[in-house]
Amino acid sequence: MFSKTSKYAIRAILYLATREDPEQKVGSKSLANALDIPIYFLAKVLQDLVWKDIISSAKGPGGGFYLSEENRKNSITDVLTAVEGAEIFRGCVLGFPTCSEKNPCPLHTQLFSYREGLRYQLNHININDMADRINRHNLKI
Amino acid sequence: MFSKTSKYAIRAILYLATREDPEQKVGSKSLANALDIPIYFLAKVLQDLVWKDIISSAKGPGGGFYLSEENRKNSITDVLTAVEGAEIFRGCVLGFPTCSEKNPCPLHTQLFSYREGLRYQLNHININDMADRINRHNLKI
DNA sequence: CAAATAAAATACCTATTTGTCTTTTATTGC
DNA sequence: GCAATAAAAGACAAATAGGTATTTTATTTG
Repeated sequence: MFSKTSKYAIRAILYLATREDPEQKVGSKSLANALDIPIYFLAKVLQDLVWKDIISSAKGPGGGFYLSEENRKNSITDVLTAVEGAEIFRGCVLGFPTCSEKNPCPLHTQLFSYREGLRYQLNHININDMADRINRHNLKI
Repeated sequence: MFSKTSKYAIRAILYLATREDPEQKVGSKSLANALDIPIYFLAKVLQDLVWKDIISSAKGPGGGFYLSEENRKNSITDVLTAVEGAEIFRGCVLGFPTCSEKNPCPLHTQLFSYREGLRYQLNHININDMADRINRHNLKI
C-alpha cells in the first residue's frame, strides 16, 4: 500500500517514540537491528527524515536519532507526505485522469468515504498518541 | 495507490465493457489511443490479462481484445489480484511484520474498518455492474 | 494459396526503488 | 590535541516497474 521507505520510516519513528527516556538517542545500527531493516538503507531513510524535520539527530559519541517535542506532534500523514509527497492523499485511487467530485470516475463514489476515513485516521493521530497506545497495549513494532 | 499496470488494466477492461456490442473486438492500438496509454506497454498488459483469463482475444483480421460473459463476472478485486498478486489485500497496511487481528500493529484497529470497506466495495462490484453505472451516468474512462 | 491483419513472443532500454559500501564531517571525552 | 564515535554525504549495484521496437504465429478474406 505504501513504499518500503515509508513503512521503515514509520516503524523507526514509533520505535524512537516509545523509548523510556524521550531524548534518549538511538544509533542507526541498533535501530536497524531492533526493527530488522537493512542497516545502510535505514540510515539513508533516517538522514532524509532529519533533513525534512521529521526526526532529529546528534553526531558523535552518545549521538544518534531521537524525537524532539515538535517532532512528536506530527501525524502519520505528516510523515507519509514528507516521504512520498503530497499526491498520495490527493489524486484518483485508480488513476483516472479526470476524476473529481464534480466529474467522478466510475469508482469515485463507492470508494470516497472509505478513503477519506483512512486519511482522517492517519491525520488525527500524532506520534505521541501512537506511542501511548503502543505502550498501554504493549504492541509490537 | 495501485501500480500503473493495474490502473491501465482496469481502464482498458472498463472500456471494453462499455462497448455497445459486447463481443465487439478492439485492437490494442485503438484501445491505447482511446485511453491515452503507451501503445506497446498496454499491449503487454493486455496479453498478460489474456494469459490470466481476465480478458479474451482473437488473432487475425477483425480480431482484438474483448470480454466474454465469464470475464464480465469478475470483480475489480479479481483484476487487481491477477495483476498485483493476492498480497495487496492481505498484509498490514504499514508493513508491520506481525500484524494480525490477535496481534494488531499500532495502526491496525484504527484502519481496519476503512480498509475492509474498500476491499468490500472492490470485491462486490463486477465488471458488468461497473459498465452499467458508467453508461447510465455517462462517466468518462 | 497469398496477402493482410492482429495478437503473441521476444529482446531491449530507461527510470525508480531498494540495498550496499566507503569517505567525510562533526562531536565527545580523555 | 587525539582517538573514538556516529551521522552526513556520496558513489555504486541489484531488482523492479515502466516503456519501446521487432519478429513470429495464427486467422481471415479475396
